[in-house]
Amino acid sequence: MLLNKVLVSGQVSGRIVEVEAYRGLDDPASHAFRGQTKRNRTMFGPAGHLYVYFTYGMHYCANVVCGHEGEPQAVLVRALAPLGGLEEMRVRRPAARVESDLCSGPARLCQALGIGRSYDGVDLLDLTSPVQLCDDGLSSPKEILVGTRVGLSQRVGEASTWPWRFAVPGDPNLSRPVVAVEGQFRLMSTEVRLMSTEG
DNA sequence: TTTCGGATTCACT
DNA sequence: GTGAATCCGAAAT
Repeated sequence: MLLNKVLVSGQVSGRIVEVEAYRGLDDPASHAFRGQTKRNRTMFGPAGHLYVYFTYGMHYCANVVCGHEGEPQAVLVRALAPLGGLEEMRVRRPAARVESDLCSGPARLCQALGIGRSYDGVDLLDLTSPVQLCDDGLSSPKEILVGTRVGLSQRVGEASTWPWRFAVPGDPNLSRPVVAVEGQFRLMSTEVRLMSTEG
């Protein structure tokens, strides 16, 4: 469970409030779907490392590798709640007008944290790494929002309806509203897996 | 070697 | 709500 964990880069830090899962070889929306390439090789490595990729000719996005070696599973970090180093974030993201603009998007949070291509493959659990994943004691949310993943092209077919987007309910830093899956549930209790269709 | 399209953001209407 | 910016990786030629 990555929600409520803290991502730290130098003096800058933020709490993870929104993620998406990408499963790998059997997930057509995953970069790893067509096998290992030079670009996605980090996903095939050990868990706990950072997979950074470049997209749309101008943006970086950061994933946490989750599967064992050879199993290309990763979780895209889509939004953070800014915790520390707010000033540095604003310097890096002059377009941000309010605090919730700083990290509310996969490419935005990379900007705010200064994450670029050179960060691809770093060990998030190594205290000497430029980016680290920390647990500050706050437990995982009791309930989480569940919805479909964002920005997938039509070509991935059914995978665009898989409810693999997870977020902290009500957090002001979410990158966009969570869209419920037709016939499925939007709010899920992490305790009993009881669900609600509210909202 | 060329072509295609993207796990997006921002400025503008 | 709409469209532009912008360039790299992968597949096709």
